[in-house]
Amino acid sequence: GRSPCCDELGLKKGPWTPEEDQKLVNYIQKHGHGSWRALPKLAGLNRCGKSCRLRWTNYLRPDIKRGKFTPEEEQTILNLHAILGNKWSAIANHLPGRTDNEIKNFWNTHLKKKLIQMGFDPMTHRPRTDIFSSLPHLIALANLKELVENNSWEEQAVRLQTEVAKLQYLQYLFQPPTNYPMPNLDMDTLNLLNSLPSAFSTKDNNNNNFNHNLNPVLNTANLDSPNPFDAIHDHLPSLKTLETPTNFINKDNNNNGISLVSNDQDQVVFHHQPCEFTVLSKGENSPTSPWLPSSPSPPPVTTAATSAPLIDGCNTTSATSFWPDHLLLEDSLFNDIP
DNA sequence: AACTCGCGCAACCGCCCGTCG
DNA sequence: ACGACGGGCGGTTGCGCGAGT
Repeated sequence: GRSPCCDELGLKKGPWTPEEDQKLVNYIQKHGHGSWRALPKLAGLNRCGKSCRLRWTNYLRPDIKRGKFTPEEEQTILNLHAILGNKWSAIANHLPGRTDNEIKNFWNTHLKKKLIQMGFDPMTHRPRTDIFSSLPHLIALANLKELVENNSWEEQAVRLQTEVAKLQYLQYLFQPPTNYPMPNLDMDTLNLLNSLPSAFSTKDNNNNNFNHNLNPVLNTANLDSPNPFDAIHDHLPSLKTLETPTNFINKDNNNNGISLVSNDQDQVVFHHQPCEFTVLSKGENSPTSPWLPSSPSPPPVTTAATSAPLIDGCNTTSATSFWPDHLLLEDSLFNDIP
């Protein structure tokens, strides 16, 4: 490869002095940066062009926002990272005043650790399989004596459910997306969603409404397929690409429900209120453009409330395979979680 | 007060890609 | 078609600082 430009003889490296900063700012304000390679000589700087460019774009640019990341910015980064991965410049496009370098540093020093501590794989944003897959086994070991004495597999199942719920609760604590526009649906999509037979249902808190924080989200009890997204697939041709289902669960903006965010190459579906979806599509002009709702806002979609098992289909052997897509939760599960 | 250690962040490194002659 | 160049990007480094001992 080409040798770095800063290896050229006599060019300064390392931290910038206030005097150098001033020279660079003065020059760019007067003349613009033009050719970065030519700039250092013209500005009277003993630096390579690349160093000047980085200093300007990451630090001296007047529109740079300084200070701590707000919770909203943090959430935006998390959600965009779930979709875009380490595309820092693409993520920075959605955070005015923040540089890709700053976001990258924030991710590496804060957010990545946060995810790891919560048991998530920072790259996939999914629970780490190494821990999660061993959970039933660990619980079984811990309770072996008791289980042998009481022959209580039901008890073990309940304990497992609680552990799963705790993990889900951690995920729930993991703050919601705030910068996505939602919800908007076209009537065709609505009609198709309405035609789904019991694919999505909920217990309601006040008999009629679907606005309880931790309502059950997906009820797969009446589905042949264990995967609710398969049901969508069958009934909603436009969402065929969602065979790889949910990779994220969030509270929604108003703490009204849980969002299932499904990642796809050109579509993202938010399932926030039960049976209420936002289908977001990439703009046609730019692969890094914001995700936009595909249509005007519809009335909310509701289905009849159903009661469901605490964790539908959960047992000690299938627990690892259905996380998190089929998880059903009841508030009572969280009563003893501090 | 002196020292160690860990963290955060600015800066650098090197690869990649588009453009141009 | 090809190579040099300029700029962009993601990954990594290392310095400075503050907390802890």
